[in-house]
Amino acid sequence: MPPTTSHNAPDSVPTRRELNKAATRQAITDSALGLLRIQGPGNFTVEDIADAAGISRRTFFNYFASTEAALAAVTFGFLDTALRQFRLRPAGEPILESARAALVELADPMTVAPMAELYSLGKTNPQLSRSELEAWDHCTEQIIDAARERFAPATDTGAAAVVGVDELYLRALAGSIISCGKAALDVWFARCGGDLSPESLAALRQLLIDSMTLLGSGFAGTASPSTPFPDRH
Amino acid sequence: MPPTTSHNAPDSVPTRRELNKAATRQAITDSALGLLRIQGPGNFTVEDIADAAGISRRTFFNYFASTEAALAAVTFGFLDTALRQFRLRPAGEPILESARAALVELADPMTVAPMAELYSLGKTNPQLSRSELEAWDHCTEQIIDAARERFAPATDTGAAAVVGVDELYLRALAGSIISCGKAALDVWFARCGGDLSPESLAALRQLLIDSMTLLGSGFAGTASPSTPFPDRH
DNA sequence: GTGCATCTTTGCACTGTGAGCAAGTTTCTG
DNA sequence: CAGAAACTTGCTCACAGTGCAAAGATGCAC
Repeated sequence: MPPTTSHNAPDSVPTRRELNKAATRQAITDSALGLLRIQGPGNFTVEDIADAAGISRRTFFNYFASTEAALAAVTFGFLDTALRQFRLRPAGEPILESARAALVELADPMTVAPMAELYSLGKTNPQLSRSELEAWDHCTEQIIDAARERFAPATDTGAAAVVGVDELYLRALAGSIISCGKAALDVWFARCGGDLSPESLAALRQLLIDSMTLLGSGFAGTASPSTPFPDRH
Repeated sequence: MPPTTSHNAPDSVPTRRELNKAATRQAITDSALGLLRIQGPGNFTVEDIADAAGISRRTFFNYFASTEAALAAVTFGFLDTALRQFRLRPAGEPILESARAALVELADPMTVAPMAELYSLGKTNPQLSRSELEAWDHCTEQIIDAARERFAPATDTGAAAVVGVDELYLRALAGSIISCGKAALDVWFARCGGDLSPESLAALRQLLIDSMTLLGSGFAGTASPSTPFPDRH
């Protein structure tokens, strides 16, 4: 195998083909998002996207299986960023702490903006929501993998890794982390409606931290003991 | 409101029309599941289902929007059972305890069998998985509602209920509960492959309990401190 | 039971999706 | 430059999903 690549090589030799593909891919998602903005969800076809992106309908399907898949790529990007952050954390750190740190990193405008837009636009469209769910689920699986690697670091055989550490622990924890992250986003959207001002993002960050704290405390103390939610400003 | 009914009245006067509709609906899901068994996922069309159910293609779409939706009805039924159990729990009880109790109730053959079958058959098919995800998400929303009612019991205005108790707490908790339940199911399938024997179901019950315990403890103590998973002799 | 209102099924037509295939075009490699 | 490999595109086809209007079933009142 080529030395520098893990699964694709955008680093060392961004060959022409790869650049073209990346550009096309980008053009597609951009066009899709643009149409979503202008026409609203469900009011445009694959052909419209293809035209806007300057490619044929058939080529669109070489990249994505559906309009929703094209749009979900945005969410995937968002969650991949989160995962990258997570994997960067020191291995000794408690998982919840790593998750907290990774999530907080996300609350910056560049990362959150496309996600936020898609989220609010997709609120009304069931097709879109389904793709979003899929993206989150995919992310959960990857967190499970990442967490599993922490506990079974250098297992060459891989046999032990399959059910080595308590699989229930891994899956339950990873799922809960994602759920709490999603909960924080939901509440944020409900309160701030995708506003990207610094104060709003600070609120998001706080919500993410709070949700991880709740998880870490086992949801002790019933809801809203005294502070319904922290007063910001 | 009528005394015996919650949202539709199948109890008191099961009129002919309702019976017919219910029968048709059942025939559709049965046929769909049958075809899924025989032909495998993705290898049959809506027309096939309609033929098997003795109705027209058009009528199928009067009941379900897609093959997946018809199959997801099974999962919906499963999760509705869970929700019903949850709502039956005393209001004073801690939510996690209610969830644990409700989930354990599910681990009986009649309830779990169709779900288990669909789960294993759907493992390979992305379309199906998406519908399943949707069903779980729907269930999460309903748990949130149910939990919210507990904390804001007799609010006539309903205004406070919208963001009354800490919405983050509710959503994070409900999402985590569902995630943990799903994790338990995942592990169970991985270990027992949908086996419905009493021992297997006992294992499922234990996994559900364990996952709720993990959640309640805030996932304290890293994975598999000494007991990878409790030995059930 | 007759008649009427209402709900349900069905056939038909039409747009859009998604994939296979084979011929073109671009990029890579020696 | 020549051949291989990858990518694009147009064509075609089966199938999904929906609107519409006619036909059938059911419920209700008289």
